[in-house]
Amino acid sequence: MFQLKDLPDAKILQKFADRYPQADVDSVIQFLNILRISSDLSEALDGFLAQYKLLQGRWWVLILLMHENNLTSTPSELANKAGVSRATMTGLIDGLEKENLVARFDNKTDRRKYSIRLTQEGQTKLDQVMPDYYRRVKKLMDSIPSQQRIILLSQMMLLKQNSDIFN
Amino acid sequence: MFQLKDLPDAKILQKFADRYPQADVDSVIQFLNILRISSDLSEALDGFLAQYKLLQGRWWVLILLMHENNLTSTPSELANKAGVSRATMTGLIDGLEKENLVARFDNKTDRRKYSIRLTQEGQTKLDQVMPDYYRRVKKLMDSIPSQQRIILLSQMMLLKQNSDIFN
DNA sequence: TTGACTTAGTTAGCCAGCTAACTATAATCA
DNA sequence: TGATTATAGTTAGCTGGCTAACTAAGTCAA
Repeated sequence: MFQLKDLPDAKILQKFADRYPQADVDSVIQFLNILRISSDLSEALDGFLAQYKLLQGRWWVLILLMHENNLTSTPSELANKAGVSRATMTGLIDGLEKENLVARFDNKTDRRKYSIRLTQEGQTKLDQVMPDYYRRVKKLMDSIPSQQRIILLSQMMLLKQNSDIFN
Repeated sequence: MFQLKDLPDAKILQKFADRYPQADVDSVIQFLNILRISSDLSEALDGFLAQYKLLQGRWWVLILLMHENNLTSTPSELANKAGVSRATMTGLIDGLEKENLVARFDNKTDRRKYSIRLTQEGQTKLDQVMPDYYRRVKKLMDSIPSQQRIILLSQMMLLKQNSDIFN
């Protein structure tokens, strides 16, 4: 929902502020813009991956598998590392398996588990997308001077540390 | 998928950099962290709204309706303002209608349309959540000094302006 | 006025997140 | 050993994004 085309402008926020005097218009605008711009960036990344017929969720799984020395992991492990539920990971793996980018193998030491391995096709896909991805991320981030990027990060970290304000 | 629990650390990124020499480790870490932290903030907002039995998507629709002078709009108009497809808006309105937070009315001048109106219950819900929401957003944003917040925003805007790098 | 086009809304089906409930298997402890 | 508990994976059903295809209704131009 943070594809909000038009964030509420100051005028409408003022109307809300009349009913809700707690409202600090500036902070709300800044907060919404941060979420909105990040959502835009994520959407741009989606579009980029789509050029390679990849989706963000599945792409991460491929990357996580490439992290492994033998290109192999298990659904739970991948779910943990990706920070998604095991149920979600089942779906992601199903999709990747259909496209032959990963393969399932029985795990002989623990029959509850499956091994998930990056296929040659999966590796080839990564070899196609990653150089282009890195090139573009660098170009994007270079639009902010290096020192300011560090400050930007530290300010975002500040927000993260205070995100328990919503609890 | 940007709930990534552990962003790839410098060591793993270095492994990737060996295979993909285009990789600029710093820029990738910064890029991923921005997306990740925003995702965390959005999740925190979700959790906050859940305390009021609201979901982000539906909550925005209520707010958009309250923007209207007569608390009334149409699905297409709401879809445009929220930046989602008409199909998605149908689903959001269905959910809100089930909870009696909005109501559908026939539109007499154009029989293709429906009027969607914020109910008294919907207004009451907003009156419960919004003061708390504004209070917390202010508290969150106040964790960054006012001047730096402006810089933060302008840097995010810079990224947004350059997001076509992914096209 | 009629035919073509446009617009409004819904439905179906895909992707990706979630929780809850389930089965199978492994581990632990009494 | 046997019962309990924990873990792995899947499934079902919810939310909320999307596109494509469809119906109904309005618009407009020949």
